[in-house]
Amino acid sequence: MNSEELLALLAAVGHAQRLRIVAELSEGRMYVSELARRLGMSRPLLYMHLERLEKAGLVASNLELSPDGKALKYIELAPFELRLNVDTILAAVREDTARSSDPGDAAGPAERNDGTT
Amino acid sequence: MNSEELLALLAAVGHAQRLRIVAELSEGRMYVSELARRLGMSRPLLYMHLERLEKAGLVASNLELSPDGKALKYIELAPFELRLNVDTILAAVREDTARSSDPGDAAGPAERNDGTT
DNA sequence: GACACATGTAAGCTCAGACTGACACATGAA
DNA sequence: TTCATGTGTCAGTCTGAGCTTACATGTGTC
Repeated sequence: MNSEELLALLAAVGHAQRLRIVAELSEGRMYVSELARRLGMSRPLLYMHLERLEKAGLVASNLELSPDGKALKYIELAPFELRLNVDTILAAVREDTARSSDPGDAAGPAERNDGTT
Repeated sequence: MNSEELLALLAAVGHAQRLRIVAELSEGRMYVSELARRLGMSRPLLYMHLERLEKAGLVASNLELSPDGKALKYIELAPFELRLNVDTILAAVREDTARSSDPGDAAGPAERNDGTT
């Protein structure tokens, strides 16, 4: 995970409304309007937050049809786990600099696959 | 940890420059001007970021005198560890709502879907 | 005194993110 | 046909974080 991905994740979670969204969704999947009602927030705003959460991979959406025939967009929480400490950050930043400014690693073949730190 | 503290921590870390600051400081303590030089960022800007990091408890500062007699403000990384997942977020949000809207735990534990893993 | 190097802060600009209000469109029920 | 309830998106406003430039102040050295 490079710093860009790490930042996307942190930015996605790092907002009061989005914390509430995640907390609300922890009770189970629900569709957008229902979620907006529960949280007391406008749909356009909720859409924006959901978009961020979805881009970061924290939620998944699925469009379904209710028995009434109405289209309902169900939002579901995706499991995630990030251990946030100095090592995680250091690894992310190192991954950037290795790619952008110092691609030729002096010692040995530059296998980007190994990772495993 | 309530959501405010959680957000402060996430916001503190959730910025590219601050990730770089943390990464740089992982090599050891150093004073502000030196750090600014290494990161290629202006001191006022670095001050702002350091202030955020310090408020979140991620770094600590200490004003010292060099052998020359110059005042040097040394910045040191504070150890931290946060497991970021649904449970952490849920706990933080619950702590808020419990304090603000539902101080008295009414009618028993009311654990809907604890699933304590 | 002039210079280099350090801390510390204030004023002001810019811009992305957060948010609101209003639209278009579809469906089932009255 | 009208209403209620969905989805989906756009235009526009506004606030605050991020950033720069510029200061004031202190020290040791030339």
